[in-house]
Amino acid sequence: MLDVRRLYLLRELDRRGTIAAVAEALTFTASAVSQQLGVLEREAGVALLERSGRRVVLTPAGRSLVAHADAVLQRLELAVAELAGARDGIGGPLRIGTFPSGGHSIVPAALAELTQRHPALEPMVQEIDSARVSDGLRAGELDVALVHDYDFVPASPDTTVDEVPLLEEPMYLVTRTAAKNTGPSDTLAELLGPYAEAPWITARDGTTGHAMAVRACQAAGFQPRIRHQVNDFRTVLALAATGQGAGFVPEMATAQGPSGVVLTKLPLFRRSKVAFRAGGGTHPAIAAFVAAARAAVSCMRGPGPDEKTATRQGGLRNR
Amino acid sequence: MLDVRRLYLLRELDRRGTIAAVAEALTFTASAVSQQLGVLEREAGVALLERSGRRVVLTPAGRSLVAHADAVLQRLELAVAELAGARDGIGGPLRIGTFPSGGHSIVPAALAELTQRHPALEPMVQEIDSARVSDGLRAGELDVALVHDYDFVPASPDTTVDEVPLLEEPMYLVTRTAAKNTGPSDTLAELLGPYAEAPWITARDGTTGHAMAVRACQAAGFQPRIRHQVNDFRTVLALAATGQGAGFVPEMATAQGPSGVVLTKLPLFRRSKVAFRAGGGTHPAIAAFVAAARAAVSCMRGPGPDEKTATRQGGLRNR
DNA sequence: CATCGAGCATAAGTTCAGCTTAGGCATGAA
DNA sequence: TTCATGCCTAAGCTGAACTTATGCTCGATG
Repeated sequence: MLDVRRLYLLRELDRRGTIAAVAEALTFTASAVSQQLGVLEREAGVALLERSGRRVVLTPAGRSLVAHADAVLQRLELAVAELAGARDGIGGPLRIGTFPSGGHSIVPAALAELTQRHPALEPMVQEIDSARVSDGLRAGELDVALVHDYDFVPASPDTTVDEVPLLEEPMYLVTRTAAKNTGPSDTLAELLGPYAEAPWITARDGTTGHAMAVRACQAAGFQPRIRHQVNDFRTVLALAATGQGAGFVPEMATAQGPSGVVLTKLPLFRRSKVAFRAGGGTHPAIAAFVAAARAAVSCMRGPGPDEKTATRQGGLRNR
Repeated sequence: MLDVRRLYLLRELDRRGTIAAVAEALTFTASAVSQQLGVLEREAGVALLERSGRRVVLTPAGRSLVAHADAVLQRLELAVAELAGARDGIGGPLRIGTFPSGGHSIVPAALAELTQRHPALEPMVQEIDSARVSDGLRAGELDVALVHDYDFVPASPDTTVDEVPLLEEPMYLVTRTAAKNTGPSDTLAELLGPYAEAPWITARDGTTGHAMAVRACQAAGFQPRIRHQVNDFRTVLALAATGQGAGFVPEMATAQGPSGVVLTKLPLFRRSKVAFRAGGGTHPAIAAFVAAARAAVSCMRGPGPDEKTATRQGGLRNR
């Protein structure tokens, strides 16, 4: 019988690229990972990886074995979720990952709801970039995470992670001065065009927010000159207010904005989602977190829980 | 992550009933099995088994975990099959189980074909009662097996074993004297009724052949008085020829019959199948065995491989 | 080109999970 | 009652899987 622990290592190798990275992620030595993969390969009777320069890459047989590993591990996750459901009550630690702007908006409200309803639950929040969430979930460092993606930056399909949508909100252009008056039906190119030569404020390099900014500007027909790289939207607003450049913020961040900035709604959306290991959606603690996050989003959209009111007031599209 | 080895033990416990039986089947001590199941239960956080007298029975949570174990192990079997397919050539040991009458008819022909086509394959044949095949496959003592079931004795559905049909053949009533002349459309009750008071020759108690005989007679309206219990159909024919009673044989056995017996075709069928671990159907050695068994069956039906001829000559229904 | 760091593999030593042995208790049959 | 069966726990032992140490190759860099 194939050892699932070794299949797990092979899957991590496929995702992370090098044995050293797998070892670091799982707090092993590279030697241990190499040895275990060697045993797996011997058991398999087929070459699963081959050296390529100073790295290793998976053979076709190795990649197809990873697909089986995905299926097996997903089913195990389902079993774990069912066992957790069979236990009476929801409790124990719940490791929650969040992108920064989720951290001070959705998460606190969700946690208040969550801990009140399930006092035995011990939520542990950890800020993490969306791009690293998948790794964190697979490695067990996280159980659930708030993630987002943007138009122009599609989330890469990942069979090891399931997601449920939470919120879709428009992005806003932040500037100090208004461009010439525009109607509500303007295109992205028309809205961003006036700032083609302006300095830009984007999220830090390597993040999805950064990629979104660059590609939105490219779609508008220019390459942005990026001057500032900050992830915190309040800082983006503050920098824009002092004339340091133009930037993007999601609608969620517009409420806290300083005076002196002009906000222009863009035909460009950010989708927030809750992610968890594939198969884990039925885990009671995760289901409870999803419910609490949904409730938190509903509250944020307006004073009342009424969906129509909220939609009118906030303009957020609930999904 | 749940340990699949422990899930495997839980599944065996579900199938075999006692920890001692699991230990014996897997050549462990009962202590080892008990300890591992204890660890699994602790990890699960839910009671998986509870003592009932001096045995243990699975709780609902335990049984649902077994369902997950089935799914996981099936997927692992699929992975193994795919790896075997990725290796070049078919070789190595292949443990074949067979019911006795398959052993001297289908199996030799199939093996001749198989070893000629795949010289590196080392087939190992083992006679085994169909009722124990499932255990043997799961424990890895067998890779593939010839099994059969009868009308009135439906094979219990088993998610851990896949089967492909091989042959469906009518059963014959064996007697020394013919009953009053009957037409070809007679019912089972009319055909068996004349022998309600006769002594019967059946397969040994506890086998599917025995159950088939009893239930067929019951369906015909009487309880058979069983005098002889032998599994070998040639012996059944020989006993019937000496007037020791009436019995059942499959069509396959009628060719070798001694003179002095009357064979009456019954509206009662035996289905021969090839069984293997769920998910293992794509394993090249198993696929090759299935193909060889099919070929052997085709040959047996007549001198030519032509299906129509064979059907006319032998009356076997190919499926 | 020489040098250096990154990445993987192997050898050897170490540790702990998981096995066996031993023994005890409860159950149910003789 | 006595005995066999089945399960559990304690204690000791062994090997699988880890770490440490080392070497080798590749590719970047001055």
